[in-house]
Amino acid sequence: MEDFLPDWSGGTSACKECLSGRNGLFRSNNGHDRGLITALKQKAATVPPGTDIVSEGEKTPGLFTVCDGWAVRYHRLHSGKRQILDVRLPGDSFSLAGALSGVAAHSVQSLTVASVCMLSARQVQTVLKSSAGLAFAVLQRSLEEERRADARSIMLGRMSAEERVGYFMLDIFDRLRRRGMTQGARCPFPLRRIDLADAVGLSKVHAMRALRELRATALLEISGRELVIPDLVKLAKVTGYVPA
Amino acid sequence: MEDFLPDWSGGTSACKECLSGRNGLFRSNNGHDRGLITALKQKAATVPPGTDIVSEGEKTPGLFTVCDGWAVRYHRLHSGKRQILDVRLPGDSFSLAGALSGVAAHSVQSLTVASVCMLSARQVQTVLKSSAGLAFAVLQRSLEEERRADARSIMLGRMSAEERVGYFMLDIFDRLRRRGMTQGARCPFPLRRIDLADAVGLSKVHAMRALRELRATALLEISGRELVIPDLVKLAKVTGYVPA
DNA sequence: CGTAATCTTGACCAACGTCAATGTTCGTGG
DNA sequence: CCACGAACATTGACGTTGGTCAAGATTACG
Repeated sequence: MEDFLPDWSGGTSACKECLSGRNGLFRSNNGHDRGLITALKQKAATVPPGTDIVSEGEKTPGLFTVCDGWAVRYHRLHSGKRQILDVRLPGDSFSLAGALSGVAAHSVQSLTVASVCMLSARQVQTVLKSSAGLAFAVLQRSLEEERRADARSIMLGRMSAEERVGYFMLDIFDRLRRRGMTQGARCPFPLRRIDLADAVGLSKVHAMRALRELRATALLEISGRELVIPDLVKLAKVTGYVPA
Repeated sequence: MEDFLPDWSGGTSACKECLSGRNGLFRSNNGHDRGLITALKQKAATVPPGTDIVSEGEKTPGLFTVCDGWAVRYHRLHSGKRQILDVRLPGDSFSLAGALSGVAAHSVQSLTVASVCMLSARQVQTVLKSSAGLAFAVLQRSLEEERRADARSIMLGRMSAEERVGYFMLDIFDRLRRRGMTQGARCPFPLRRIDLADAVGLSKVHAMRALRELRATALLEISGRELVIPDLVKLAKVTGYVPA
C-alpha cells in the first residue's frame, strides 16, 4: 500500500524476548537450545501504519516477529477484494513458510506503527535443522496456527454476520488477555471498519450492521480505538467461541 | 455418524509407504532417520463409509494416515450445521495435533470404504523429539497445510458460489493428479452434494445451482461418482486457483 | 420389485452487498 | 484557537446472492 521501505539497520541483537520469551516462537528449557537461540542475530525496524512488510509472491528475507504494534496477513484477489487471513499481535511471528521456501506466501501489512524483528532465512533453517527440540517447539506452534485456521474456516463458512464479528472480537480479546494487554473488559482495537469487514468476510456496510446489533444487545462495543466486551461468557455462548 | 468401531487389530507393520513414501509425512534421505521410521509399529484398520475415525474432543490414540479411500475433517456446530475443513486423500495424514495434545481437535469421517494406518502418540512424540530432520520434514508439511488453510479462508470469505465450487474441485483434482489418481480430464469424486456444500460453505440447493451453471459453461461436470474438468487452465483462470 | 437415500428443480424468503448521502474525527495550516 | 479538508464512520434505500421449503425424479441396494 505504502511505498515506505523498512530500514533494517536497527540493532543486530534486538529483542531476545521475541524469540525465547513466554510467547516466543523458540521456547526451550534446554541449555543447548538456549545457546543456539542467544547466538542468533536479529535485525529490527519500525514502520508506520499501512506498510507492507512482506509482499505475496516476492522474495522474503526471513522470519519476522512483531515486537510492538499490530499487523495483518492478507491476500488481495484479482477482483480487488481483500481477505485478511489473520491479525498478528505483539509476540506473533510470520513468514516462517516464506523463510523456508524463499517466497512470501501472502502479504503482511502494519495496522499501527509497528516495530518488527527479523531473523535471516539461513539462520532459521540452520537452527531448525540442528535441533529437534526447537523444530518440535516450532511445529507445535504451527499446529496451533492450523487449529486457529480451522476455526476461521468454520467462522467464514458457517456463521452469520453477527456470530462472525463476535467470534473475531473474542479471538482478539482472548489473545490480548493472555499477553496481559487487556484492562478489565477493555482492550485496544486499532482495526478500521474495512479491516474488520475484510477479516470476517463481509462488506463494510454489513459488518457495521452486525456491529450495531451487537452493541444494541450489549454484547460488545467499539468506541474510539477501543473494544469493550462486558460479558465474555455471554458473547462466547452466542458465537460458539471456544478458547484455546 | 455410525456406531462402527474400528478394529485396529490389523498388522503391526502395515504400510511403510504411508510414512516414508513419496507422499509420506516422514520423508527423509538420511540413514539414521530411515532407521527410526522402519522401526515404527503401525496398526491398520478398514472402515465402511460414514465412520467417525476420530471424534472432536475425545481422546485420540495417535497419528493416522489414509492408505486407501477418502475421508473428511469436519466440525459440527451447535446449530447442527457442519463445516468440512478438508478432504483427506490417500497418503494424507491427520490428527497430528491430536497425537501431541492427546485430544482430537476435530472429527474425521470416512467418505468411502477406507483403510487407515495408525501410529501411537507415544511413538510420534519420540520420533519427532529425537530427530531434527524428521521434525523439520513434518514442520514443512504442516506449513504446507497452513498455506492450504489460508487458501480455503480466501475461498470461504471472498469468493462467489461458482468460484468456490470450481476452486474446490480444482484443489481436489490437482492433489489427485500428483498422486497419479486422475485419467486425463477425469478423476473419482465420491462426495455427495451435501458434502460438497458443507465444504464450500453453501447450502445444498445453492451448491447445486453453482454446479449447474459450471456445467452449462462447460467448466466442469459431475456424473456418477466421477468429476470431469475439460479445461483445467480455463477453470483455474475463472476461479483464481493457483497450484501448489 | 420396493424402499430409502440422494439428486434436482421451482417458488419464495432472508441475508448480505452496493450505492449514495450525511455525520464525525482528526490532523494541518492560518 | 479556529477553519478546512481528508479519511473514516454511519445510515437508509434498494438490488443481488444465497437459504429454505417442498415436491418429484433418479439411483443404490436388498
